[in-house]
Amino acid sequence: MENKPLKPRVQLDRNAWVSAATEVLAEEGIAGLRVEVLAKHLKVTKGSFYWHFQDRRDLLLAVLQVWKDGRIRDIVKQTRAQPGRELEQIYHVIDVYSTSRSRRGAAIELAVRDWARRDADAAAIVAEVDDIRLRCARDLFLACGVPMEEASSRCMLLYAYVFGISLMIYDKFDSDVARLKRDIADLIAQSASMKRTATAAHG
Amino acid sequence: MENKPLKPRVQLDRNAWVSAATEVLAEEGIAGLRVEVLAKHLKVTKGSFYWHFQDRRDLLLAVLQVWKDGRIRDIVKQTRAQPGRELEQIYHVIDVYSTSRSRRGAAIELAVRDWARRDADAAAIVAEVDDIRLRCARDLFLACGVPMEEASSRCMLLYAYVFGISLMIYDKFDSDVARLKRDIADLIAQSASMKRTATAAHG
DNA sequence: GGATGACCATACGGTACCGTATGCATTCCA
DNA sequence: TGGAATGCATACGGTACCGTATGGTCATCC
Repeated sequence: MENKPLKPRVQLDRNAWVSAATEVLAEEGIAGLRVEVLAKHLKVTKGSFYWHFQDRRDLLLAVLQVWKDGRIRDIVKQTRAQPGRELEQIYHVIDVYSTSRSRRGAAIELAVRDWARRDADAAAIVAEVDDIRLRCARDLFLACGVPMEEASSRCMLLYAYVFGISLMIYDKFDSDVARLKRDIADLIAQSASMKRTATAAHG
Repeated sequence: MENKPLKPRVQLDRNAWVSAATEVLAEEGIAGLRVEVLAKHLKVTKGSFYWHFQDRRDLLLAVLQVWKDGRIRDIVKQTRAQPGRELEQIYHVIDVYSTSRSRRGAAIELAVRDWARRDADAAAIVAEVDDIRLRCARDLFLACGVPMEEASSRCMLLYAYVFGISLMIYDKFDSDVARLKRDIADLIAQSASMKRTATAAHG
């Protein structure tokens, strides 16, 4: 018998709990995120939970913090465009934040925002994330030559659209959803003040 | 002493419960809509509740039904335009469905849609309401001379925007929110295919 | 004016949670 | 190698619910 552990006895740390909590949050919402449910999910008892966390709120704040950091990292990454290809990047942002692209991400987004409606801490985090996202997206429009006020309007419309569309159920309305979404992306992204090139649209 | 009742002994009916339930739904979400909480809210015990309703789900379905009927009546009313003033009416729809206009209505809207993410019955109701709303709004665009596919895109963008904006927290982003919202309304409503008149915009 | 039914209070058993206390096993380290 | 410390299980008291059972209190109508 070597000292190599056959059964590694995987111990849980806060990160494991936060990950599992985020998963439950996406599926059940903040109200369904309960300590004992989570423990069962991780195949341990809540004795473990209260070793790693002071109480339920301690976990929730950790979930918020991790979510915030991830969203900020992501938006900075998604809006970093090569010079001259900013319009392409705008279409990219619309696409990646669209529901179909990341069902899980959208579910978490909605759960956090629903949570923020009744919790000041969550609201503060959402406000921070929104502000950063809006500024990043606005910079893309500004780089495309769109004037400041229009850039503000369009980036706000962009995010309201991607969040709003994930709230709607529109199966019966239009048969060609792909075309619909392309056209909407054009409405959001294309400005008269842009110097358009042949390859810029539908990047 | 006449037979005029001094203490009218206001009896509750299903409608009273549904109204109170809708109020709680707006404030606490579907998870906070509990029978005993509601009873305390109405200053009775749950003995009363189980007289009027089979169980909690019975109430929830009634809330859904009342919500649906109200939303359908409302959208039909809000999109009925005098001939030649359809563009005005589009701006009107954007305005009345905007959060600031009806904070309570938006709260219910979000609560129902959050509910619909995990409940098939709620999802079916939302799907119905969305379909009717989209068609009503599309008709307005069509009446403005906008071609079918663009009308579909714009009305979808319209609703995604009004729902999405109520999810965002953008206080810090722009100081002149009124201008921002006006400009966004223009982006949604104004099409190149419209024959614009001097008074049409910002009706 | 007594019976009936509508409406509600009270009391109960059961479940699903929260958070604490405490015990037990494993690992780390002097 | 024998404590500490770590990580988790078990057991407990307490709360907030759900739904049922049953009884009480009015108005109403013969």
